[in-house]
Amino acid sequence: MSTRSSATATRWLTAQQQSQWRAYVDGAALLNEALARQLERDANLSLSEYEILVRLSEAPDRTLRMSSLADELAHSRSRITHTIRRMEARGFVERRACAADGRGVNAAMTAIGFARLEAAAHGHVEAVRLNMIDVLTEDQLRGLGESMAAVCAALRGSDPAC
Amino acid sequence: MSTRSSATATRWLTAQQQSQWRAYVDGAALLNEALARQLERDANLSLSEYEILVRLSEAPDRTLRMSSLADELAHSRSRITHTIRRMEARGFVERRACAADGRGVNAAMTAIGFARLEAAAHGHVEAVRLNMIDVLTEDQLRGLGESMAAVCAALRGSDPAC
DNA sequence: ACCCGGTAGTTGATATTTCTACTATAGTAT
DNA sequence: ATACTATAGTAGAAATATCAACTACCGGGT
Repeated sequence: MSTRSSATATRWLTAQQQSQWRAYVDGAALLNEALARQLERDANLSLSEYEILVRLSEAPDRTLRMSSLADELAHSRSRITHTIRRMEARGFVERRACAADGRGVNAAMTAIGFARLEAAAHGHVEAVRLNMIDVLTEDQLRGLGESMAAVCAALRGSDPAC
Repeated sequence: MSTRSSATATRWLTAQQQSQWRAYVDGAALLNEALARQLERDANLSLSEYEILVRLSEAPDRTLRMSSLADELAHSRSRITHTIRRMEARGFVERRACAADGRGVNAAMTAIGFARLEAAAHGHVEAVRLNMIDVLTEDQLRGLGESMAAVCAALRGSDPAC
């Protein structure tokens, strides 16, 4: 609270920081756009549906709690509810009551969902390579990974209102 | 075309590349979420409205063509049309016919829009610092900027300047 | 046992984005 | 000048995301 409503003068970014930040913002937007378009076109999946399928495929029993999905993807719970409902209608996932917690709902990937993910993965990975992995040197990619991991840690560590 | 529909076996990412890519995806999602929430809460602006205001504020005469906005932000033209219409209704921008091109429409920032941007900027920059700039070393930030500039260039068709 | 604040998830209304089709102008070739 | 194709922008419908209640359950305290 004190941080965000502090009345101190704005510490503007230096010209260099601005251009670095801008490179990030622009690159992230372009990349997102490109990956979303590729998936939509080649696999008829939205990027968030794809990401849900990926997380489920990695989970034990290919099953995750709704709230885990929401947390992992930084989506609202409401959004996960709606998205999972649509994906269930398409046969990609099933909802199951959670044995351990009466409030909980598990989303479980179906065979159809897994097949759909497998069908989509090749093109997605190619797009990721084409637009990021192969564009960077090994060092650059390592640096990017470390930096973004630090950003993650900062954001996951202190949630008091961003 | 040949790239995306090639029938060759998928060149999967190595475990390291996967975790680097995942760090990027997660960090970008968290960051986006945090910045959007901060702006919405403290300035009643969506992140895309804010970005439109920033681009306009930097443009000569604080005016940009609709399509320039769309290209710069990697948004669809339709999206820009709708967003600008809403922003016009709030008094942040005005639409003007483009003298040079009879098809064109200019979006010009109003004094109200500029004031709103100024009011929002402090909190936004603080959030950017808190969650990225100050989290990284100078070297890390430089590397990130260079890498993302390369990603931009690749996506914009080898145009070096994003 | 009962209360109570907190968490999990859903729902429906509202807002935004995407998709598709459409109009109008520009630029080019004939 | 006429056609043709490409570009700029818009409009409305459909899809998706956000927001604000709301129900149900958990867990701890009394």
